[in-house]
Amino acid sequence: MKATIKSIAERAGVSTATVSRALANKNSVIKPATAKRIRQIAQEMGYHKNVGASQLASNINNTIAVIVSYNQTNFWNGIIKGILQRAHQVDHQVIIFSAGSNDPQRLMQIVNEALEHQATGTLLISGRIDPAQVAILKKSHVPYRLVSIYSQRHPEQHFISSDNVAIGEEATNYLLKKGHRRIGFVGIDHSSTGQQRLFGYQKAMAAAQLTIDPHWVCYGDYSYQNGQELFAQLRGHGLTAVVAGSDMIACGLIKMANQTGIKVPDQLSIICIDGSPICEIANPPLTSVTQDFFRMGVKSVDNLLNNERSLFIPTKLVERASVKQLN
Amino acid sequence: MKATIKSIAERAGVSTATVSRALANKNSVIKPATAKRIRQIAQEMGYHKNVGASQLASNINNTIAVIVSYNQTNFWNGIIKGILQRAHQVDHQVIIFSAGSNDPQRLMQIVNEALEHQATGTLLISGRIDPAQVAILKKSHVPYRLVSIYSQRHPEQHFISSDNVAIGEEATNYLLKKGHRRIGFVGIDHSSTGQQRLFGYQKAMAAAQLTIDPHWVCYGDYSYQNGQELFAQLRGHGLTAVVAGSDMIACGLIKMANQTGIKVPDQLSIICIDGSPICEIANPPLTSVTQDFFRMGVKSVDNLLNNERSLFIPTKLVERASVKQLN
DNA sequence: TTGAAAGCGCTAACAT
DNA sequence: ATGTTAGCGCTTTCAA
Repeated sequence: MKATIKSIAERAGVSTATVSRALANKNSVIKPATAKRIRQIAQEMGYHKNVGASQLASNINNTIAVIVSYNQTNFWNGIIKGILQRAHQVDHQVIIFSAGSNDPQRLMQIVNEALEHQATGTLLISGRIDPAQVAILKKSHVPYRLVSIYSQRHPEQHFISSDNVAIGEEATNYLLKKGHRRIGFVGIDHSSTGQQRLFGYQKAMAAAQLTIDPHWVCYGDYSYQNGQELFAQLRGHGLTAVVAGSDMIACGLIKMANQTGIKVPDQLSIICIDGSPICEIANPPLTSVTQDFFRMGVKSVDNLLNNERSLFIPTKLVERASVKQLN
Repeated sequence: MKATIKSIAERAGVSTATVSRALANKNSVIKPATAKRIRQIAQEMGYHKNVGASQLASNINNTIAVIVSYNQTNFWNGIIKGILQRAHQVDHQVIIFSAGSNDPQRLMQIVNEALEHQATGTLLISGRIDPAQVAILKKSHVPYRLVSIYSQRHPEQHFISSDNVAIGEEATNYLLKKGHRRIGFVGIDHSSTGQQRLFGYQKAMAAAQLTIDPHWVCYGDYSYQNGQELFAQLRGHGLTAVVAGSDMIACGLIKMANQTGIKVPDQLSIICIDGSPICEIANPPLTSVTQDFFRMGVKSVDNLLNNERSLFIPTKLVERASVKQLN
């Protein structure tokens, strides 16, 4: 038999109410001696509160549900760390639900599961926005935030995201400042995130009065494998530099460049978006426009619990040896 | 007001029992028409079952609690994927609790939180074994398994792990077969995992009748940063090859080797343990003794739910360009 | 095929 | 300082 408040009460010769009070540390009310005795017994019996029952009775819930829909990159890793830290600070629990793939049906199911746990609020971390899932969250009457997702096509008030237009722009401008003119943009996908980054690139190029050859833009899926494949498509267009849609894409490009005898950064400069520790390991190390994922996690929690307004997390540029100064 | 079974019942003009049956898809009992109507209403009202209440009433729980205590490496990523897949197959939910650091106190708290959710069983994924946490799990009367942890010093019946002795042995033997004699062992820590790997190395060396110079073994913490630091300690001992305790350690070594003008694998061959996709990206790509983490995840679920006995997951060797054939 | 009612483990008035 | 009691949302007998 699993230990319950009732079994403890019997053993201790008190009422369940007293046990409840003792275990909730309501020290102002209860006699220290009994409280101690009861806690001792609970300990011995291997008791663990049934949160379900507890919530049911008190209508209080300090849990935040986090839903992760992950794909090739691990960007959410830093976000989770930020969430955990802040949640802990404000005395909330975190339950993570992981969808493990991009199957929309499965994700939908996970969203439902998360909602069933009656959390105070829900954070959805994903690469792409899915209106159907958002609709469910909206309907649930539970506060929620979309983390790392922002779309102009599906305007959504409740997001904490990086400004992907600014990211694309910043990366491109960095290369422009280094004197590059023929700049490619490689490996983004067709999601809102990808499109916004692309738009930033276009914006920066336009501002520099440069025309973009359609061949300079290659779509992909942010993965390492894909980076290798895309390398071939870049050749023969006279590019001196590229913005890689992710660190993994950049690693794929570097690998093929090494293999083909093309020197990075001398013959081809690379800057990447979403720089993780991998940028440091790459050879040469990758310059990147990085998002402060930890801060994004922290802010997500604040935002959710205090019902603050949506915001963009600023990005930061980390310079490493992968870009060459021209002229 | 959040939608409940009661509010739905009122709207539908039926009893709560009927609603419960309709939403539980007890189609054998209920009239299809009413069932459909009720589900429709629930949908409209944005209803989500309260799992807490549901479990309380039915005493049925299909949830597996997974506790992740992570540090430098991301080895648990593959494990989680395996767990998710299998759990889904056998119709169980997964809740992930993440401890985010190695703070034992915090981890203890997380273990308790997980237990409070009254899951069918608990999986603890960690790098090092902590007897206190295990004691809590033991006492909880809830089935549990230690994933990726096995210790001879703290013998524990309920584990699913790689055989770390075999891993160290296999890595070392590979280098021996390639003709190396002066082989280092770098970057493992003092946990049971590290010690077992070290023991495997010693075993293989002894079997080859080779004496190990104490300088050949360098302790560390599996991290990239640490790999860089340890490189200096390896120099001047005439090593032709090393076993790196993790992929991150190996990357750190390679980085410093590149920087120092030492050629890998010609002047120093490297094989690493725990090979992740990073091995592929490294330059040169890393040969590794890899654990099948996905399978470990799958097996953990089976093991837990069917109360099977503990087991070691076999390892596999992935050959890449980082080891040179000598003689 | 549906409803009435009891009860899961816990908390929070209210009473003592 | 402690006990009594009602009830949270749901499932499940038992009865109709």
